[in-house]
Amino acid sequence: MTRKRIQIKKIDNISSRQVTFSKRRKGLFKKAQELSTLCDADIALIVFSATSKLFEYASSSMHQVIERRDSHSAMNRLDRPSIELQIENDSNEILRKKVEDKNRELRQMNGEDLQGLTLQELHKLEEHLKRGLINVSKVKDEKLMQEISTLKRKGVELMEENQRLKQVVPSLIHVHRQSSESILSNSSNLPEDGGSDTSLKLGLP
Amino acid sequence: MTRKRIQIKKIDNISSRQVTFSKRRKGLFKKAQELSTLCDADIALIVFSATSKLFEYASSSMHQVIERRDSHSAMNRLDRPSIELQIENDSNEILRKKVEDKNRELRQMNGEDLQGLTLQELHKLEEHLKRGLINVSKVKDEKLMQEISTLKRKGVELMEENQRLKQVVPSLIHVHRQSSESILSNSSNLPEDGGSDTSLKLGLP
DNA sequence: AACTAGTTATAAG
DNA sequence: TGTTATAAATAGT
Repeated sequence: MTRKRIQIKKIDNISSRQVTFSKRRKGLFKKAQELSTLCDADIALIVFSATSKLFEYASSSMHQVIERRDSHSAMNRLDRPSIELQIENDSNEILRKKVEDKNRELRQMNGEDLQGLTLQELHKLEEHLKRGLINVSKVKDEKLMQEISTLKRKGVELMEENQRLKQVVPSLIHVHRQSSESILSNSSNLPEDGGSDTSLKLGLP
Repeated sequence: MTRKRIQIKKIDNISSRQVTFSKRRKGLFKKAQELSTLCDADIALIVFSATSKLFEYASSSMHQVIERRDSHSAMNRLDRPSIELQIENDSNEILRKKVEDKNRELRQMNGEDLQGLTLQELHKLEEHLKRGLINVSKVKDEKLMQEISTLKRKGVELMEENQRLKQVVPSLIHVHRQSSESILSNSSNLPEDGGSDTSLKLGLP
């Protein structure tokens, strides 16, 4: 679109593809927001880069637009279901409502969609989240400690194996010295290690 | 953007708003598809006109992009509600499974049923709960403060009314003293109060 | 990241 | 809807 007209096909050069992605993405989001403002449109825009990074814009809320789209396309499907299917649909209806209820519950646990709740309900929700958080943290910490033990144990095992290998290798070097002197040089592969005090250091003490 | 620069604010004139909507929508969709092609991006664009007409574009499939976004947004591994998809998938079987999934998610947010999760998943869940808790606490506190203000205001109003009544009552007592002396005894219902310094005391200042 | 030449989008009619 | 003068986005540097 400048200096030269370009073909609309995948840009081969990776770095210029990234530059173009940045520039055009910015332009696209700007245009989306302008359209929304100028024409009172409700817009959602989701962009994943080739590297799977997510960028998104929604004039109201992403959730709302997607829901609205869902119900919109749901409308178009309401062409005369046969009576037999009606029954199945009804039960679908109930299930769908169930799913929707649970989604609402999940959103509320996420701190969204809280306007309708009373003070008491909010308090209960808060307590509920605290309990959940405590429980999850507990299990996570247990798992973390377990993981650390496992890693330490593996570390020890590896070190022991190292020791054994170090005892074996010198004789191999001796055997092969004439034919392949450089392959197993002590300085590159086997640092001098007294083997006494090395221990695996991990993130948590 | 031509003939004259325009302000980005809602266009008042309905018909020119419609014209602009058509043109810019077309432009927006073109840009979206170009970005997708040039940079190998995965894009979904949903537009509702002010008149609730739906326009949409997806480089792959709408379903796929939305799902991908859902799983991308931290921890919300399970679908944001998608009524349309539920209809697409249709069978009760799938809906039932969805309900079961969401139940599991709710249980996990409650700190139950965590054995199957990896350390990383536990960590994400923990962060998710923290965010939710913070959000909920914030909304609850706002509501709490609002409630307190309301109560304080009402308290003041009641006290003012009290003052007014106290001024009126003595004369009534005088009028009725002969017939019903005990009903309005000052000691039981109207403590001697200079009316100067009483104020409603509440938990928070 | 900033610039600029030349392209594209679009406001007004 | 189609046209056109101008604003805005952008490819290449």
